[in-house]
Formats: sequence, structure tokens, C-alpha cells
Amino acid sequence: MTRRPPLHVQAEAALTARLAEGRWRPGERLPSEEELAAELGLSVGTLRRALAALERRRLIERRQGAGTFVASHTSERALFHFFRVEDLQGGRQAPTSLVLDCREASATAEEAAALGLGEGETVHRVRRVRAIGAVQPILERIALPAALFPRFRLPVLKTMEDELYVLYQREHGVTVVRAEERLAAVAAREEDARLLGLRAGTPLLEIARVARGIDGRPVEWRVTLLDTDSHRYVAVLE
Amino acid sequence: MTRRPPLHVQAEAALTARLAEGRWRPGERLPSEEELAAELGLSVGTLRRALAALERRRLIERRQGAGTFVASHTSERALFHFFRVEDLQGGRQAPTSLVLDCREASATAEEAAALGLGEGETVHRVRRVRAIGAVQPILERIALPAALFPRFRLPVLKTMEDELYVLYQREHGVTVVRAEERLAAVAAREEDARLLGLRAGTPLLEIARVARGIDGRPVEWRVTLLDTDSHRYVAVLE
DNA sequence: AAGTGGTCTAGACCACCGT
DNA sequence: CGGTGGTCTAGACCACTTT
Repeated sequence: MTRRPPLHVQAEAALTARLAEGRWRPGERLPSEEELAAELGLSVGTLRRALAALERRRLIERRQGAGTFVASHTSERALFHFFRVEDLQGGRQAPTSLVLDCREASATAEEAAALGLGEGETVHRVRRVRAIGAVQPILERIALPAALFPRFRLPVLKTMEDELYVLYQREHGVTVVRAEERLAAVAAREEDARLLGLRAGTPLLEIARVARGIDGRPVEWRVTLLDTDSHRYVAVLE
Repeated sequence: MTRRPPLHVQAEAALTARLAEGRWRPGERLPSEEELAAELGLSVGTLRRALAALERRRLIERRQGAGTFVASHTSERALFHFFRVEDLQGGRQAPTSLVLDCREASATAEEAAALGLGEGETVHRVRRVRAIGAVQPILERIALPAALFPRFRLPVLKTMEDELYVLYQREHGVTVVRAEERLAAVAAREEDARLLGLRAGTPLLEIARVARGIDGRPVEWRVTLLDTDSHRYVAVLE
């Protein structure tokens, strides 16, 4: 016999579900603590515990005197949380992007596996290079399930809004809250080297990412190549 | 005028200081909530809030019915928290180590900078290779401030207790609670390639780590080379 | 049975934001 | 000023571990 989870856990799950279904829009204010507590049949103290957990998971933001708000992806958050690249001095700077292509295709086995799709389902495939200051150390290949992004398109060959997660949320209602990355060192292939202005065979850092939405399902597959002559990938373990 | 921090924050800081100074040993039980609250002049509720924060920072562990304990580095924790290497299928296995050398030396500029020492201060320098299953994909160079590890030594050329953080804590009273890593892709140098059984020039993942103690000061500088033919470095962003 | 941490509530008071 | 979240307290009751 498995025990009933505590009320604050149930409340957290119930609120997570409401956020995932889009009950409130990003940036919108939630009802006050007192109202939510009454609605869920809890004391304010117990509800506050659930809200604190949601805040730690960055699904909501709380501002004293103003209210509780659905977290919205700002460039700042995306920059500091989902972009883990620094220069050699530890400095951080927002990159700018140049989109090379953006088209529909049917998923390769690798893409399908990463995104939890059937092989051959439709994906949007994007390729772009990203510049930081005077150098251009990043090449990315991105795949998105067409089912989640029905009207997705990006103008090609133009420097674009760089932070795609802001765009996913604003234009497609997809909020990325978590990602897993697997890193390897690889030798630059002919074509990649050309796009980055390097010699073929140069060691590059390959970052393979699965990004997930509020409900935990994969929403993006991204493979980044980083030239570590000028930059580093940073991680904090705690 | 800057405001007084809330009591639960003050309590957290006070308890952190006690843990850092070694008031209780790793694994030892702390006084009960009621005793601690009385001692610090707080209500139990406020004290519990401070303890919950310390538990999230993994400085303590709480067991219902048994008490609150100083967190102690188990191999399991070190393996899952400070060892971010998986095989290509996502499997995790504890590595075994072969120590190549372990001697005292005076810190290089790089070591001194990373550890916050004056150049020329004494460090212990360790070099080892680590095997996982049938392969041997890891080469590590480690530097420790001699001031923090006065009696440090490791037998050379013998497979040793692999998880050094368990040893740091048990034998030297140094608890690692946080680390920052900077990753790059490099071409294997002649000597490193020989030790890993690879050709010179093979792309390797270089992981440069600064590990910190409870008080936040650097206690270890470690550069790991990982052969990503058989393994990956993993990170979770959330 | 005694002692520990975990849950949940109710309420007072404070700090802050917006109008 | 009213309404919001933040802090702090006090106490009842529960679940679990240990002796």
C-alpha cells in the first residue's frame, strides 16, 4: 500500500498541471495566496509551501506587494541559465545569430529517438552560426517536432532574435524548463570547419541537448559545436 | 541603510559557520530541533526553515524519527554528484584508479591562481588514470594546497580508493560541497596520448575544476582529460 | 514508550507595490 | 490606502526510529 502524498505535494502537482495546460499565460498574475488556498481547500501556509517549490523550479516568480506571476523567458534568463558559454576570462556576452537554413524534414532515427517521435515524423530543422563579439565560435543544428510547432518558420540568412526559447514561448506556447546535455570532443568535419572558419580536424566541443517542457516531454533536440580556442563551456556542481 | 537579514537566514549562516569549523563531525547527529531552536532563541518553525535550506545545500541530512546529521561523503554521492561521466548508453559505473605519481611541488602560476595561493606555495600534485569497465578513458592531474592537507600522501602505482572526496573528508577534515568546471576540446599531447593508449592529436574533452569547501574557499584544482570515444560528460540544466 | 522529524493549521505583524 | 507576499510564532497531530 502506497501512502497518500502530503497536501503540499499534491498542491504543487495540481498547480504544475494548470501551468502546463496554459491556464495562465507567461507573465500573467496568479490569484492571491488566499484565493488559491481557498480554491484548493488548504491553509495559506500549506499553499505557500507549494508555491515556494514552484518558484525554486522557476515556473513562477513572486514579488512582494505585487503578486505571483507565471515565469516568462527573458533573454537574461535564457542567457544565464541555458547558455553556458564564457570567454577565457570568464566573461559572458549575448551571442547574435545567423540562420543558414530552416526547413521541414522527416526525422532521422537520432532525432526521433531524442524527441520521442516515430521515425519519419515531421520536424523543423534549423542550422545557424552564432557570433560572440568579434568571433564566431558556434554552429548549431536544431530539430523541433512539427506537431508542437505547427506554424514554425525563421527567415534565413538574417541576424535574428537570438534566444529561441523566448520565441518558443511567445509564439508557440512552448516553455522550456529543463534540458539535459551530453558533451564530447570531436574533430571538425570538412563542412563544419568551413562554416566556422577553421581547419578540418580542429578539436571542437560537441554539446547534444534535449530540452523539455513543463510536463517533462522533449520539445527540442539541439547539437551545438563550440570552438574552444576562444570560449569555454561552464558547469557548476553543487 | 541595509536591512537586517531575516532570522531564518541568520540561523542558516550561523549553522553553516558551525559546520565549517567542524563543531560536529561528518555523520554525527546534531541536537534536536527543539534544542537548537532554544539555543538560537528561535521558534521551531523558523529553525526548521534554516535546516531545510541546509538540507537543500546537502550540508546536512534529516531522517524522520532518527535526527539531523552532518552530511558525509559516501562513494555513492561522489559518484552521482561529482562524477559526471556516462557511457554511450547513459550507464553509470564507478571507475577505478591507478595513481601515477604523488609528490610535493611549488605551485605553478595556474595552480596558484585557481587555488587562491601565492605563487610558489607548496601543493601536492597527483596524476592518475581511471578505468571504467574494460576501457581507461580518463587522465587526471590534481593539485591540493599543502596547508589544507598537511599529511597528504597516496601510494603510487596501486589501484586506490577511487573517490578522493571521501578521503579528503575522512582523513583531512575537508568537505567538498561545490565545484565549478570549465570545459574545452583539445588535441591529445604526446604523453597524454601514450598514457591513454591513443594517437597524439586525438580530440579529448578537458575538464578544469575548482572544488570548494563549506566556507567557499578553493580546496582542489583538477584537470581531467576524457576520451569521448567511449564516454560522455553529462550536465542537467534546470 | 520516548524522542525525533514531517505535516498542517491559524493568526499576528511587517515590507512592499500599486493606485 | 488596500492588497499583496514575507516573516515569525505556537501548537496539534502524524510517521518514523530507536530502545
